[in-house]
Amino acid sequence: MTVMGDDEGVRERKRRETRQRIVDAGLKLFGRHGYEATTLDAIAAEAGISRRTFFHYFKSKDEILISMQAGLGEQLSAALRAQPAHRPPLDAMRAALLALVAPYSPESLLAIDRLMHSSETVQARKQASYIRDEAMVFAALREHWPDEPEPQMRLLASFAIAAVRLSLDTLSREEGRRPLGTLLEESFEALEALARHR
Amino acid sequence: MTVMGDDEGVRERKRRETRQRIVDAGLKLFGRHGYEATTLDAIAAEAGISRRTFFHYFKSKDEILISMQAGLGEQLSAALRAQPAHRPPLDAMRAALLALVAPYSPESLLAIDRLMHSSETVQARKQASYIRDEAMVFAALREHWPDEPEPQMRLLASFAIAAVRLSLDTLSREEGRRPLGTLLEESFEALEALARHR
DNA sequence: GAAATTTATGCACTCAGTGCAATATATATT
DNA sequence: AATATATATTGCACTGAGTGCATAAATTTC
Repeated sequence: MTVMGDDEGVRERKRRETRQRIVDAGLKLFGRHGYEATTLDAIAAEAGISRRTFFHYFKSKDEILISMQAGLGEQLSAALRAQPAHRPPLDAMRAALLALVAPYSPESLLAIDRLMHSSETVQARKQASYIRDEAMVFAALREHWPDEPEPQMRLLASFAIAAVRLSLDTLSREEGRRPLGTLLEESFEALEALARHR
Repeated sequence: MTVMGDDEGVRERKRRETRQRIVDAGLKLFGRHGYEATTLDAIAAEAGISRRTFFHYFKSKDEILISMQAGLGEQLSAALRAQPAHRPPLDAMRAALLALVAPYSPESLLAIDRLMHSSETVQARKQASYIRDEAMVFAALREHWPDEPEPQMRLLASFAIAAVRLSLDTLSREEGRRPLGTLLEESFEALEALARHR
């Protein structure tokens, strides 16, 4: 007998839970022994699944970490679409980024950042995923501001992702002294100054 | 008896030649069967060395391709240092990039670009190497223009690499219709327009 | 409750990459 | 020219990531 319409079947719930157990196991072991030294066997054991099953949830070991920062593209695109279309895209981007970033705590961002730096392949994959984010943001820009010239929108998308990347870098370099929002603002000011200063 | 001071010993010459044979073998086989389907055994055989020896020349399979685009950071840094220090950095960057890019033919750039797209790992490594280039360019900027604010120089380095990346993308998308120099100019104009337009 | 789908697992396999020890080749020394 | 030393090449055995396939277990559908 089904008691309440939770609209999520047992299958979906279990799948979500297992996925989470894998992520937890991965983060725990990566944190303890480092990324490279942690084998998939160990992660599978810790998560209570077989090694083979791991690959039904993630295509590769690094995906565990990449999944942590996945969603930047989608989220930023969504935040952009929430902006009024009559605003200049650069201003809209600034607002969207600030809104997006507000909920994150520096500590959690720093912790993830540290793990990302522990392996070359992870580092590489992270950059690649930024490129995907960039493409997604570009698509959103084109859709929302179809009259703006394409090269400018490509550059804006690229700048937005670079701003996030540089701000996270600086956050990490400064060990969280200044909040991410401030660092993002700094990037926008740098952009204006750079273009004006000639 | 040594006949002429070629200043390159047999050892160095052989090493250079072997490295080149590996690259040639790799490109040939990647082009024929694709990146993933080409094993290191096949490359080693084609280059006339043992599989183990391959790893004395490259850390990994993807390095063969990455080595193709390596040097962007160094070259751009050098081109920057050749610019007069009283010029505004953005103008200097534009000149440096245009000078740097002039000698390359669209065909060779397109061919390499196609190979880079054939594998996810290669793609990822390529992006990672862009990040290293960016860091190198930033260092050169700071050295040459120590009085400019740091965030602006970080952003400029990031913009320069993004401009190269976007221009190569467009070159590939347009199948070489417009030369790389033109596309780079377009990026610089987009930057100005983007920052002004508010 | 039976049939159809989806998920979990074991097994055998390929291939990238590493450590180590032995051999071959190039350079330096006398 | 012979020898010592440094560097390059190779084979071998190993670890670990990732895939294909076939089978068993669980979930959903009817």
